[in-house]
This record gives sequence, structure tokens and C-alpha cells, in this order.
Amino acid sequence: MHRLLGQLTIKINEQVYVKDPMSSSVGHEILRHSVNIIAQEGLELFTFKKLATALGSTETTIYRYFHNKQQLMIYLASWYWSMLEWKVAFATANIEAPCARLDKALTVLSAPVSFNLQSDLLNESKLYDIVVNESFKAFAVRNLSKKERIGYFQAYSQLCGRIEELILLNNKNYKFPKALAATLIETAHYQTFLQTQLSDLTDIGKGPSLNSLLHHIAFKALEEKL
Amino acid sequence: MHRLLGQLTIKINEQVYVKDPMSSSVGHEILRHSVNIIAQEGLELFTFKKLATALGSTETTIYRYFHNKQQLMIYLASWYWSMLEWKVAFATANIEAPCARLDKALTVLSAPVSFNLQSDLLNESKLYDIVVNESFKAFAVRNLSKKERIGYFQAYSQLCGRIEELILLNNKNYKFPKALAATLIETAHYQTFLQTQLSDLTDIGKGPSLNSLLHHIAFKALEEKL
DNA sequence: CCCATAACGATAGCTTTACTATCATTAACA
DNA sequence: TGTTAATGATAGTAAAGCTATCGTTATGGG
Repeated sequence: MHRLLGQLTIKINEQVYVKDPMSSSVGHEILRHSVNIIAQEGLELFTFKKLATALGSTETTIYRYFHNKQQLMIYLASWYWSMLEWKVAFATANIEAPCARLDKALTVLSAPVSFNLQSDLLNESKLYDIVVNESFKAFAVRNLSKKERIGYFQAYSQLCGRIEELILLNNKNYKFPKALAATLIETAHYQTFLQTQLSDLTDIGKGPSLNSLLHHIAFKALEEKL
Repeated sequence: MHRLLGQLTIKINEQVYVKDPMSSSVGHEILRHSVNIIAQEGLELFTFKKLATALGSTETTIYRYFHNKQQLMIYLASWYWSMLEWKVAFATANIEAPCARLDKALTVLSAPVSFNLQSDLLNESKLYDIVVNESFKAFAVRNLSKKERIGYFQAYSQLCGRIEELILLNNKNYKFPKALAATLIETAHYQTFLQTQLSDLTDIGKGPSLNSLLHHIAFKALEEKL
């Protein structure tokens, strides 16, 4: 499985780049260094000039791949969501029982980095940090057209859709499948954010695990009325 | 009650401004116009220069009140969270039954604008839009000291704390009171965001109400084991 | 009525960021 | 060898973000 997944390349929606960074070695380097810099300094302090210097290249080259740093951040986030979707898919493959399937999916959401796929191209651990701490800053959707917005959120939507399916598999009459899916995904990330940034606002890390929280919310919500 | 609340002024943590905007009429105008501009154009396009022009004033004056636009945004968000806390407090006052108290609180979270307090100073409806759509962009916490961070999030923390209390009142042995509180608050806002920006990702607005979702998540989670 | 002080307005300027334009160089390859 | 695509190098513009300085106004105490 490790071998197989190592060859898997994630296809990112075309609206999230100017020129596909997967199509060249410079593109690969752009992604790799971006993750490092953003993980270290945050999205505000990250500039194309810094990235260019780290690359031994120039701003001009980077602008050939991405319109601006927000788009690059969205690319990274898209890549992350797609990867997460794959991890959910693989973790739930060949499992029959609906509750076991959902349970596995939630375990992936709770600690996505521990399920290793292709580790060479992008540092998944740093990418996870970025998405948890920085990605919402790029969700500055206000100035995007609806079309662009859909492009940007495609990967995220697909992950939501997959969780939604698992929810409906457990309770086909459930009234809030989409909302619960989004809540579980967001909670997984937000609670991680709180744990590191505002630890007084969460119980996670002081005994209860994130996984137990997600499991609890999901399965309590899905219980049929008695 | 309307009269009483009209006189209530919300005290904002000192770390969220340079000079208290509540202390002068120019300060009031700054807040009022900020809300209008941010609601209309978003936080990215909002600049102190624009604000100054709208005020018939200058950048210099605004810098005397706030270090930068992020701080101003945080001020507005703090104001919002404090207001929400008050609304929760008033909505649950003099109610005995724990479940009725929590229920009332969730109703406030679902539609905070419909509970009117002081409407003159800040346009609450616009402020709500801003917090839902823009505030997370100011949560660029990375470059803040822990001290500043605590200042910024004080109002938010207090609201979380109040919800947490209501949760424990319903089930004193509950394992995730903080996490559930944060989840309910975030879900209330995130689902509103989805409803307007990415409506395919939520059920809210297509039958089920936000209030019913929050109610469902909370009370299912709080059910004692059978 | 005058003076001290605080608040505000006006102007200028600096630095950095974000982005564009233009042209030179290299590598691949037919 | 000549063409093309990708990249590098250099330069420059516009705006944002922020600071400094100084003049003006208003206010209230003496």
C-alpha cells in the first residue's frame, strides 16, 4: 500500500494555479519551500520575494505559477483536503460495517498526519500545521467570483461529501448530514488550533482525545430516537 | 428592558485599542464607518485611508485609536462577542430549568441579531455579517505575544465560559464541556457562512433551521448513557 | 479673558509589498 | 542550426502601512 500510494499524484483543480507546479521541478521546489516558510513564519510574513530567495530564483518565476500568495495557499490547502479525502477513502476501504467505516474516517480526521502516504513531495506534518493555523486566512473569499470559489473549494467539498456519505450510511434518515460532516471536519481542525493557541478553551489535551470527541459528537448525533 | 440595555456600554479590553474609541465622538464615528465599509467591501479592501475619507478626517487620527486595521477588526469582534454574551445572559435570566436555559442560549447563538439591545452605536446586523465573513481573517494570531492574544480573546473566552456553564448545568459529568461550547459557537457562525457562501455544503436553509441543528447537537451530546 | 493642554487636522515622507514589463539566457529538440 | 519554452535578471510602478512634524482648534481652569 505504501508503494502504491507513493505513486499517487493528487490532481488539483486548474483554477487554483496559473501553471501547474506539478509539471516541473521548479514547481516542486516552489511547493516544498512554501510549506517550510509558511509553517515557520506564517502567511503574513510569507512573500514571493522570500520564497524566490529560498529557491535561488526570482519573483518573476513564481508569478508564472501562481497569481499571488493567497492562491498558492489555496493550492496547498486543496492539496491537503484531497490528500485527506484519499486517506479517508483508504482507511475505510474493505470495511463493511457502517459504524466502523465512520469510526475509521473520524480517526483519520483526528490525526491525519499519522496516516502516511507520499511523504517525499510535501512535508505533511508542516502542511497540517499550516492548514490548521493559516489556511483560513486565505479563505478571503469575498473578492472571488462564484466560479473561482467553486474551484477553490472543490477539494474541500469532496471531503465533506465523503463524510456525508458515511453519515447517511449510518442513519439514512438523518436530517443534517452535510452540516454534521462540515462540523466534524471543522471541529477536528479547530480543536487542534485551540489546543495549541488557546488551550484554556478546550478539554482536548487534558485527558480526552480529539478522536474521542469526534466519535462522541458523531455517534450521539446519529443515534435514532428511542 | 430595552431602555435599560440602551444604556449598557460594553467594556472592551484595553489591549485591543490604543485610545478608547468610546471616549470621543470621533471614536464613535470610526467604529460606525468601519462597520459600514468592512461590511460592504471586506477586510482586504478596507484601509485607514478610506476610513479617513469617509470620516472627513485623516489617517493620523485613526492611528491614534488603533495600531492597524487588524486591531480595529479585533475590537469590533470583541465588541460582538461581548454583546453576544450579554444577550445570552439576559435571555437566560430568571429561567430555572437547565435545559430551558441552554435552549434559550442556543436560540440567541442561532440568530443573535434578532435580540435587539442598543442599536444606535453599531449596526448589529452588519457587525454580525462581518464577524461571520471577515473576523477569522484578523485572527492572524501568529505574530502576537501570548499576552496580547489573551487580551484579544478575552471576550470570546467569556462567551465560551458561559456556554460551558450551561452545559455543565445540564450534565455535570460531561467530559467535553469546553469543546462542546466552542463547537456550538463556531458551528453557529460557520453554518451561517456556508449558507451564504457555499450553500451546497450545508443543510441549513433548505428546511432544517440553524437553531434546530444546534439544539440537536447539544442535547444529543448531553444525553446520559442509557 | 488668557493660558495650558489635549485632541485633531494637514502635509510629507519612508519602507515594504504586490505586481508588471521587458529583455537576456539556457536547454531541449526537431 | 534554428525554434521554442522555461527561466533568470533588471527595472519600475502603485499602493499600503506606518511615522514624524507642525499647525489649529476647543475646552476648561485660573
